[in-house]
Amino acid sequence: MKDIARELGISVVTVSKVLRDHPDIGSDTRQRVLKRMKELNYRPNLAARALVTGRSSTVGLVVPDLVHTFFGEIARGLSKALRKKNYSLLIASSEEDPQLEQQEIDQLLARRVDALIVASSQWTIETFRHIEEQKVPYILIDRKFAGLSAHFVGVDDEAVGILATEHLIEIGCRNIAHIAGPDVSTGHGRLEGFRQALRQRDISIPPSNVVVCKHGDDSGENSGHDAMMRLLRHSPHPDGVFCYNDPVALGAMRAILESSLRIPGDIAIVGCGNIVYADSLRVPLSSIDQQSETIGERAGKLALACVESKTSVRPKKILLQPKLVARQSTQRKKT
Amino acid sequence: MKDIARELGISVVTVSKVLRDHPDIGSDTRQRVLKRMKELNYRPNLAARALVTGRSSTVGLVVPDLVHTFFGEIARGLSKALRKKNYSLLIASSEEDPQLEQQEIDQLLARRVDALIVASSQWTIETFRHIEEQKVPYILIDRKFAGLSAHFVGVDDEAVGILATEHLIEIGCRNIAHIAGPDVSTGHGRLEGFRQALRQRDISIPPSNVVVCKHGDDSGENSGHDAMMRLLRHSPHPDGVFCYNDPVALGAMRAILESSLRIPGDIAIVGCGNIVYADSLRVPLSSIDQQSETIGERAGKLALACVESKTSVRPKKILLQPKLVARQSTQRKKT
DNA sequence: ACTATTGACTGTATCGATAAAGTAGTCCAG
DNA sequence: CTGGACTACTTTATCGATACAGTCAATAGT
Repeated sequence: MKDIARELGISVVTVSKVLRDHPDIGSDTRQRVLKRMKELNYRPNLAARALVTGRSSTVGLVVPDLVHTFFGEIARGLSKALRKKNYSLLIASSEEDPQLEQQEIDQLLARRVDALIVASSQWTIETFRHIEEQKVPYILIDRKFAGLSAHFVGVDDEAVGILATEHLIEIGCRNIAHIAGPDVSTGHGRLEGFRQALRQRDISIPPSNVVVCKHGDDSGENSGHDAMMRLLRHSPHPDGVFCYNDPVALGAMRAILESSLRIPGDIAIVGCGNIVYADSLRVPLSSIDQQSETIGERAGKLALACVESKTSVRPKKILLQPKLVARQSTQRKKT
Repeated sequence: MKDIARELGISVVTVSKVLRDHPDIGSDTRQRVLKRMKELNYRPNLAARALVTGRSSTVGLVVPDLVHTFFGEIARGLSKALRKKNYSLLIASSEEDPQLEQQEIDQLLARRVDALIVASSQWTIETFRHIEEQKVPYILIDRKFAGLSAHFVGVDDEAVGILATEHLIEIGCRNIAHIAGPDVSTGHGRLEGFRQALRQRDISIPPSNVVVCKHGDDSGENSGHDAMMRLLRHSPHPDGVFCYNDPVALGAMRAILESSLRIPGDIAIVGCGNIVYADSLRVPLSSIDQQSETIGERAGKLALACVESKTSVRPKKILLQPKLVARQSTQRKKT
């Protein structure tokens, strides 16, 4: 590779400049160099470049669960955005474990990623102070943190709650329940939206109609099942349930069917996330679409923007609007 | 960081050695260095290390589709295996496009990944020759190539076909059909297994009972639907169908239900992949489990083994045994 | 007592690029 | 014909580590 320089009787710097389309190169020389590069199938060593430029052309993504299609879609959108600029994607999974997440983030920082995109399962904001110290721009997705003025891309969770709840009201449910998610922003927002929608329509429900299920994404199905069983213990049972997310909704539906109740006849269900398979389920699941792929794409663009601009970008919150996708699990005549 | 050396009045080399647990360091010095590292929150620059050692502690993974949970599970297993050794995972998605795959692989090679793990959607083996030239060890997963003596980790596809088909036979199906996958090793193997199982039981079927659907993972659902419609045109329609994979099976089931036929009453269905949601489907889907997470884990271990050993490892084929998971879509009394 | 061996370090070159500053020619204006 | 502005290169220093080959003192062996 310095071979190229030697062979053509020019300096390595000249070769390097050709590589980067630097202006001050004669078109004659440029052609010769390019030709030889092709022949030798030469690729620049990005580690060396990263060392001297201080930038790795790499973005890190940390998610709690690689298997949940929600994050798969985000990764796809992100990867699409990065590909255009020849950035690569380092992915790490935290398995919903804050400790592990911390560790993975450190690892990514040591690799000098140019930006970090995190769907955090953290409880504190300490980790993020840590990132800030390293001056690496980072973007939160899906879950945000109060008191942290950071970039954020995600869906408007309150709107999610409102949308879902109003839908249940519209199809005639009056004894509405909510299986709430874990104690993070998405959980809070959706619960808040739920409450707000009920207030607005002057519908009141017993406090026991809100149950919390601990594990959101990971083993959502099981905890959704448990939570629904708790709801069913009360009589009369709810006639409509808004579930924190789709895996939870799956569990809830299983609990309902096992109890010989019908969906949506006895109980209507709305989930959130609009998983790919929603259409093919035992009862096709009405769900709130979070535009996951768009989240990834926007986050990617934002990350690149942060990297390009020398000056640190003012924290930006991108709130995407959720959309209701009604399917059979809420298909019911109005009462 | 050379600051550390200066402050403590020792050479950078010594510091570097502490970093890597090199033996010839006094325990006294080691303690002092470690202490100072903690205080400064120092992290070595991995780009620099990669440059001089020629190893990046990074493994590349190329998959056709990030959203398909099959690959999500592989990524999880892989990530688990790599984490132990502090390797990181660069993921690229080829979106089922051979051209794009080629490009992404080049990108990963330029980044000097220590090993490459590929679930290829390639038609030719040219790309792999290319990788070999760079002397980067690579491991094929899921899909293999005839005439390429490379490492491979995946399920025994013939066994998959046999397992699925015998199951259909056992529950009483006689007019069995197969919706075959694309023209890659997984498709061939499963078809071959299908044929073999039928031969062994002396069951013969009309050639029209094997239909091919082009897109496997990507838009499997739609092409599965199309394929099933083609099967239904013949009379009598098949009484059992083995589908290339689960997305295809979902499409097929939709086609069947739309035609007012029952599953498994009129037609039994077996898929392959055992997707996470198989249990919650309209008709819970019997499927062949491919042990995807194990695939990822084994591939990861193998990759690390290749990297560690200086001498190139003899190509290894790891064939995992598939397992049948019977659910409602094949629950039927024997005839 | 004198060479060997070991332990704990240090010095220097190098990995493969890029940044910044310098050096020739060339070309034209005044 | 002289000096500034270009163009097309080249030189040198550097990024942050690691590899390799010493150095030097202390202990050990015979």
